[in-house]
Amino acid sequence: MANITLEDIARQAGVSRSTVSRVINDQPNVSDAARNRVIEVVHRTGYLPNAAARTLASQRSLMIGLVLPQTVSSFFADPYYPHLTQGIAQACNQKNYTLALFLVETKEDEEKIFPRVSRRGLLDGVIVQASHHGDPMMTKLIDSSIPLVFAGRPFQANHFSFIDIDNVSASYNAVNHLIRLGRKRIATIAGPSHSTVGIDRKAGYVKALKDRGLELDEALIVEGDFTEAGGYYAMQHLLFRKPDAVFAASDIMAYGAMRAVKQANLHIPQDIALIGFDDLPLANASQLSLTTVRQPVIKFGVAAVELLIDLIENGTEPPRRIILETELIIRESCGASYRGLDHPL
Amino acid sequence: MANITLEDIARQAGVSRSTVSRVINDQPNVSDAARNRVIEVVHRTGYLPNAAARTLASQRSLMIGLVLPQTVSSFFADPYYPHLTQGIAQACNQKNYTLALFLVETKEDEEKIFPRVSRRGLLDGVIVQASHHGDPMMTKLIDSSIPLVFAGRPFQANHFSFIDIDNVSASYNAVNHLIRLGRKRIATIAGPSHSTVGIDRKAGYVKALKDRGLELDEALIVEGDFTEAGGYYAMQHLLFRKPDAVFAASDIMAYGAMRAVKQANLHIPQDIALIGFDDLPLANASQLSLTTVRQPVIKFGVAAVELLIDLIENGTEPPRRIILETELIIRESCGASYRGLDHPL
DNA sequence: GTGAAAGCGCTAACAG
DNA sequence: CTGTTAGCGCTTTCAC
Repeated sequence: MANITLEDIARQAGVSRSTVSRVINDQPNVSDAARNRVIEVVHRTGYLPNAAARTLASQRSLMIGLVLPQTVSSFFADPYYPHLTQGIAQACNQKNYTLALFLVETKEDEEKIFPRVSRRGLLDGVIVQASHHGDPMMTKLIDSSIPLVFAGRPFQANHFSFIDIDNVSASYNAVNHLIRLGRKRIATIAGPSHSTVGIDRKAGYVKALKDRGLELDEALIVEGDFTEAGGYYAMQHLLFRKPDAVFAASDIMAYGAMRAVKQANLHIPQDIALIGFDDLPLANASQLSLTTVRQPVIKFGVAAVELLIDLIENGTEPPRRIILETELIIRESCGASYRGLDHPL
Repeated sequence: MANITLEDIARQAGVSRSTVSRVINDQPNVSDAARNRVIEVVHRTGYLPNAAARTLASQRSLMIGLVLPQTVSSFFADPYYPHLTQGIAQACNQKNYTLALFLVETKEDEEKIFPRVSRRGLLDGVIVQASHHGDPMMTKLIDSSIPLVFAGRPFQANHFSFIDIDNVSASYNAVNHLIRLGRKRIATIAGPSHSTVGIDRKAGYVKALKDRGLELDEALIVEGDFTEAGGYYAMQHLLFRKPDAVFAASDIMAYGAMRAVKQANLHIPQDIALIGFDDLPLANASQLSLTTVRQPVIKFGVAAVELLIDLIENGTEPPRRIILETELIIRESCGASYRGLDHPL
């Protein structure tokens, strides 16, 4: 069972290699008789084509890579990346692609990984998590001219294909919701300013305040790092500024903020309304249900794969982009009381 | 830069293909002069060997698969699998292997994945998360005779190589700790009884009670499913039995239990001592620090890869197994007061 | 509708 | 130390 080849199948079925090849690749121009004989032998022998030989001959590996750069690999505590990975893995299955996973944690990793992340490295294309500006991994990948899709808007987005959610308007809606609920001193725990997510979510916050005529107080903006602890410390700082609402750029940071608020003996949503971002199932369920922006992570992963396959099959020019919709999920932490299915406002 | 071949390098360096091959594979029997000339050309051209051709010629892909079967893919809410994956990815990098990730969620996935998870599928070996008895994916993999390492003891462990932690003695120690603290009615929220983890952790619990002469009350054993909600409901049931301590087979379930205890207006550890299992960083930090069994997940992943590579290089017979040590991490939830570095008992 | 033949780009004897 | 020679197992023209 180990080393049956096309040749063997051909001989047993009394046809040529070419015919067998046509059959296993579902190509036309094979008589039903021949096709059936081949299929029979294939089933009987349990024949599986050798992937390496196929790749070499066809110049297609049906394999794509997912690269999670340095800055994010530690984020495995955040449920975002596992979910993204799951969506991508799902889509790969469906499309009959194999997924190669690359977690870049150190510079040495980067060097070791790069040779394998290029067309010569057996991949037809790569999905890269957008990371900070000037990430050398990115630069190399871009230079390698392998079909590339960024997960999240990269810097210099013009030149590249990417998929993203509309972070600005998502944040805008969240903050706007707080404003409509009558909150006046709305703070934000932003994401890192070296990431486009951080920048965009903050931009939505700023825009909402401006549009609604609220003063923008820089002291109400604190940068977090997408960790629980980051959210906690950010909130501790914010407490001095007496905000009556907080928009956190991730649920994890929102939970950190919640902890700080409780510790200060204040109440959510009475004293401080809170909205997060992500709406991913957390392992550790919370006491208080969090109003948050739901982003479609799984769909995101699926779309990334589909976009990449499009680039692989139809060329990478012009760059394409896909923006997915988000949804504000209203629960308890924002203080919008609602009953049943009624929308609160 | 796209399609340089060995041939091109050879020509430019004025040597034969074989010599270039020797150089890029770090083999001996090349004069320094020739070697340097080749290296120079390789660098100048940015040449990278074609992986498919290499695989085909050498019958080694330097690629391994990680298969997470049906039963676990939904567990992505539990930090265990992401961490395991991270450990495995890390080790792959270090060993210059590429990691292919297969998440099996449906039966269709299974069928689509299998052809790619076999030697013919481009993999040198596979790490499979041990799942329930009779999982068809397992059976197929075993039959395919590809080098295989189980992550976690599989059923019928005799025939296979696997890596595991000593779940029985880990649980034994945890429960024993509760006994030494004077607890009398010690309950357990066990893992699923169709998994070896579930079975082993329960066995350790039972053994500790027996060894210490405590009565085994079946009513104090409730089966959970490794989710927070599962732990919560299990604890709700247990509360009727008035336990004074609970050993949960995972931290997530312990947190669920904690929620149920709080809701019943009881206190941890005063009314009920609690010990969990895993000690993985949770995204959502808890209020109360949890005494738990620390398992070395990253090391586990690394060891799995090393074991697999051993099987690939040296044959799979006889089956090998590696058992990793765990450590009881004493914090607040078990009620063992301790100061500084002193061990509480 | 089918087969022969020429690669895909590399490794690995083997001979020198 | 080096080059020549066969493949690895498949895809893909190109004739027939």
